[in-house]
Amino acid sequence: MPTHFNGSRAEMRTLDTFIKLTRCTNSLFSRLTERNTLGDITPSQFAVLEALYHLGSMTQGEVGAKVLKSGSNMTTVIDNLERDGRVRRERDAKDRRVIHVHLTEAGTGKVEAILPGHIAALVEEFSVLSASEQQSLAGLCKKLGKGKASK
Amino acid sequence: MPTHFNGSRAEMRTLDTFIKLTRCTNSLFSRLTERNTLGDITPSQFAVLEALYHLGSMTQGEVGAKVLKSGSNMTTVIDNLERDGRVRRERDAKDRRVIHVHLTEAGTGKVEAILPGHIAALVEEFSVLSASEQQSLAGLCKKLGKGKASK
DNA sequence: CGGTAATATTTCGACATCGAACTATACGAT
DNA sequence: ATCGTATAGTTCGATGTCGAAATATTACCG
Repeated sequence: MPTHFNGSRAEMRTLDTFIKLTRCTNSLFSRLTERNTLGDITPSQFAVLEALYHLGSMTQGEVGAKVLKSGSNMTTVIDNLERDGRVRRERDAKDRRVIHVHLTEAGTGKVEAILPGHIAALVEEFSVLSASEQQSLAGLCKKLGKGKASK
Repeated sequence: MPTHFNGSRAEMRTLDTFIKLTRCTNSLFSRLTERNTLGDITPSQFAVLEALYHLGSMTQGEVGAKVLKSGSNMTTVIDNLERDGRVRRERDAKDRRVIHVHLTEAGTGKVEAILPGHIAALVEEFSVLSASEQQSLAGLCKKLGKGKASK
């Protein structure tokens, strides 16, 4: 688009795609944030609660793997969730290194209160794309997200 | 995909697309980070430098608009860039509220040192998609990123 | 058994990020 | 000119985010 960069055709195409992908994700997320469907919890906190809700109690490390965040980050986010009474930590009896994270009743209630509106917001945002366009986007994202098997 | 959530067909499709889009972007960015093509600057700093490089000197607010970040965030990122001598702040003579941000020589050099490797990394990452797939992805992202004109 | 390696989590320091409150400056209407 | 509003940046407090180093605990190996 409007840069004074002179690259090969492939480079320009890739750059253009990358920029549009990045901007798309960014602006989609800011629009979702503006809707305020999450109430008083943060997106990160919601991601953790949702994972626990859909997949059940997990190790702290497993939660991090699910939401694609680092271990130290999990410590922080789960600290805040615990402080606010949405999750409970429980040390494993056998292997005392691991910590199991459970939703509390308040946590479960929070997810159930938020989920419908959250999904409705997503459906509305994605309604600019037809069903087949959405599937096409999903397929392309899946491919790109996986990356090259090797290296 | 694998949740015990029972929504309508449209909801499931949207959710699936949203998850794949999110994961795609996340893992793409972590792979790019792992490649370490940016050296000692952060992605946010690179975004600012690149904007200044391609579009020329801008107001601090304009930079924020380009990289889609808040004003207070721009203060922080530009503070760090200024501290490291990559950009220079200059108060406007006529309207003393505004600050113009310029690349220094070091800043320009930094961009030029980074750009080729960065682009090469992008091209390689995106090579899992054919040219037409990339264009298709770009088009879908553009549509989704823009959102509904109204509302 | 004892020592080394691996694993799970926490701590720490740096950076990013936001919104709200604040400061300084400009502008418009009277 | 002046008052009120709008605009550009900054400051502040909270949260998220990472990687490296530290801690605690378990596993493995000779």
